Amino acid sequence: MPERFIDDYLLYLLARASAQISGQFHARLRRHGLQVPEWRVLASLSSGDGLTVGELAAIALLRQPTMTKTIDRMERAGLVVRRPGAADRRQVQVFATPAGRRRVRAALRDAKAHEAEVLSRYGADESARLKEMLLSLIERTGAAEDEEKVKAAIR
Amino acid sequence: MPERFIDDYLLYLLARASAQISGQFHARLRRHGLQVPEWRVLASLSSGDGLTVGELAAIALLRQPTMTKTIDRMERAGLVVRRPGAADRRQVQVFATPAGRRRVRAALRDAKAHEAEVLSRYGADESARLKEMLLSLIERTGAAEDEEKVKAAIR
DNA sequence: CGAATAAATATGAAAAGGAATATATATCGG
DNA sequence: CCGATATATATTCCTTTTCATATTTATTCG
Repeated sequence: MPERFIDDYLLYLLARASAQISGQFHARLRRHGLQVPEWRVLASLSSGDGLTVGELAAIALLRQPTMTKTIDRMERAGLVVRRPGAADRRQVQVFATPAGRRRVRAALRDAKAHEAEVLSRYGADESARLKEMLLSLIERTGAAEDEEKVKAAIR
Repeated sequence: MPERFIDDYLLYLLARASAQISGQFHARLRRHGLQVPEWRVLASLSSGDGLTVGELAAIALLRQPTMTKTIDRMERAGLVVRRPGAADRRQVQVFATPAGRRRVRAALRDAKAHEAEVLSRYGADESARLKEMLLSLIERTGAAEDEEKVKAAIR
């Protein structure tokens, strides 16, 4: 077969790398009894408790209504609690419960081990450069996204 | 805030870069009246008609049953047709209709333009290195995935 | 201050996705 | 060649996600 368009298409390479590597880890997550959005919420809260629903949605790459429902499930499961926003009462802050922190601890270790496995095939500086390029992509295209919003708003 | 775990976590950087950049393009796709899986199917078929349902699922990073439903929708919309597999009659081959090819043509141009935009901030060799690293990630971790399957099979 | 506008979260209906399994066809070992 | 096993796709049922919008609280401007 001649080279397919998608095989040299940046967006596809990104999607494929992400889907493939994340897929491996997600299999491990299930052993910890966590869904992907739940894992992202707890991992985020482990570096800073009391994030709002909106912030969590942005971090976990989900829409806000989806995050609301994820929090619903997690609250029912006793992994997090909601509290009205301290400064702004429209906001809802989310806190991990002791059970939630316990649940995520092993998953965090597993995540680090898995990442180390993936990166073991690369040198330290090569690994660092890979991450730098990804960060740079995120930052530079994030700005472009705002420009799009501005353009859209002008219309 | 201290550095969050996820901000230096390879899987998250990949997921975020992919979600963010793809999100931009997906907004454009909607103007072409295409959903993401539909776009992937038509883009794949544009480089090689007659792929099977299973092949399309693997390429589009979807499960097979999801692809079956995607093809259902696309067939109803007149974008593709199914034909029984030539060699193996269990298979179903998918072909783009003239309408499907017409629909994807502009999207392909758009995809290339968007990719050029994203990569315009990088030099040619830097762009090439980014793609190489992603490809290498895909290839090396693909092998690991098979190992997992083998391990799982042994149990 | 108060009405208008904006922002954060929640809700409801509809669409999409996934796991498990059914069905049809191929392949393999005897 | 035949039965057992494997593979490709479809189907069913259930969960998750999304879109549009409602609700509540903030902010802005007269």
